[in-house]
Amino acid sequence: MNVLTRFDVASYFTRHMNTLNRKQRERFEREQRILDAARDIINNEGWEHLTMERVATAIEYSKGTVYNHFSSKEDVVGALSCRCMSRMIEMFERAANWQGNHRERMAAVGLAHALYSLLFPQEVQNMQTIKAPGIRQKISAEKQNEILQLEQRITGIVLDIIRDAMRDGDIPPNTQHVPDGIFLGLWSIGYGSQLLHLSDIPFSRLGLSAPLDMLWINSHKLLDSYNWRPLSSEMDIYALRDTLQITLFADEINQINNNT
Amino acid sequence: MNVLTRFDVASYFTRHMNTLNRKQRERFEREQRILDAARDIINNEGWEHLTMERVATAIEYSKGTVYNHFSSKEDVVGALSCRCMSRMIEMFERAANWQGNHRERMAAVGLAHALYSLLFPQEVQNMQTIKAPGIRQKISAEKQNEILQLEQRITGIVLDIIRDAMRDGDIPPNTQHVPDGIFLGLWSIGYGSQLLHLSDIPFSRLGLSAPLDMLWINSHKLLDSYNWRPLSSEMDIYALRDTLQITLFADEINQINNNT
DNA sequence: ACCTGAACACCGTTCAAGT
DNA sequence: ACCTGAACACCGTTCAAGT
Repeated sequence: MNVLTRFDVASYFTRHMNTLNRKQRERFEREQRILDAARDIINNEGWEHLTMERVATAIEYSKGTVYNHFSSKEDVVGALSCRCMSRMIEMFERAANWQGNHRERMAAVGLAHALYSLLFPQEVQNMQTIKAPGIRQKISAEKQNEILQLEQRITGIVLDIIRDAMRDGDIPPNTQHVPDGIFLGLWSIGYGSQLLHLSDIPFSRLGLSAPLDMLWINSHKLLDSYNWRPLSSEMDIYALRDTLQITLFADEINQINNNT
Repeated sequence: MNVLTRFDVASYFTRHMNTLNRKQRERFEREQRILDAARDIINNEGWEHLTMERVATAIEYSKGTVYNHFSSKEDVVGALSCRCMSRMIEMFERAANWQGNHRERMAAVGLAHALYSLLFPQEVQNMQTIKAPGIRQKISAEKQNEILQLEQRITGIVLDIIRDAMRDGDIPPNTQHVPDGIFLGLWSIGYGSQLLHLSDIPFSRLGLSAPLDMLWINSHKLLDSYNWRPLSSEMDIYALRDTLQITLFADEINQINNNT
């Protein structure tokens, strides 16, 4: 958990800290402490035990000071989501830069997505929470904008890979519903699998596999349906997964194993 | 909306009302009025404006009486979900009884799922809400059990169709990951599409199709990947959808059109 | 300029008193 | 046996007062 914390803040650090003066830096650091406190309360005791009073106590300031940083409780959760989405983008970019064919790059992004939900299960819940109507509008306009931009960067990474594959002929020309169909197919199957994974539906008791186990094979079946070369019959998708896990996501795998 | 209300309660009515005495019937009817009031508040003003006080006022009783029926606010939402899941099961059964080949029956269930989320968008949100940890445990044990049983009936309908297809050779024998893979693939893609549809992500502004538009084609592509005959190249999936909409779901289509 | 915490508003839940 | 609503607990949010 400590390893995770350092990692998490690190991406923000390099992006923001160097360009700020002392005042701004102190403010930024306290903001991170607020978010760390909120995250710990949510992770250890659940979302329903998160109160502004407890956050204030944890950072040894008063409630008023927390409100000096965030406009509402929802704003805190929104900021938490932004921080985690930054980490997700970092993982996606690492995947997209994989030196293999475009289908492998796409698979790497899918793997990043699955690993992300294993690393931050609570965060996926939070993202879902802030999407609920009536919650979202309590997030400051500034932060809503930041969320939107992060979402756009994420979709951009995926769409770029699909367009690369079209350009290089890995997907047959004149294929219908591209890039839309592939993009939404992969997104919905990944997103749905994550949420099913987090639900308390007793899959094994129903004689079913775990949703995340089937995600890998079903994503590849979908890509096969669009004739994205090489087809899964022309490659070893499990060997690919092993390679990607070792080469790109060794740190994440370690952390997932440590958490359980 | 009135049509919807009558329909909604009708399935409960036929199942429960006939076997109850006057006292129980009055109690059941008031419970329905509570749920109607809660549903209207959520639909018209959003989940965050739902308070026990307002529900009590709407049915012209006091808060104490509402608590006589439901153990908590979450319990009310849980009951609302049960009522809507009953309607979903009714739609699924209608679809599963379609007099066509198994792949068409499966497609009909998928269509039922998509129509359900268009009919009850708020309800899909509620289902998501009560899955959040800390909410679920506030629902009475009795109702949690009912939710579990309804979920099992839903999975049962779908798994039965897949098993029928295996038995009759529509899916090649010795296909890997059946029924698991097909089941989880369809569920995650349907579930994920629904939630993306309900999110406020501006798909059209990102140059993308609507998630529910791509759901139909991507579901069929997934079934193609499992070689479930007839393949979509051997049939007209859009003609099938039109037929199903007219034959099985004319009422639902009407209501969806009236709502918008 | 920044921080504090009392005060306010709101709402879920309970239960003694009423019918 | 059932219903009521005052009372309590809790928590998000504000802001006058303090440093």
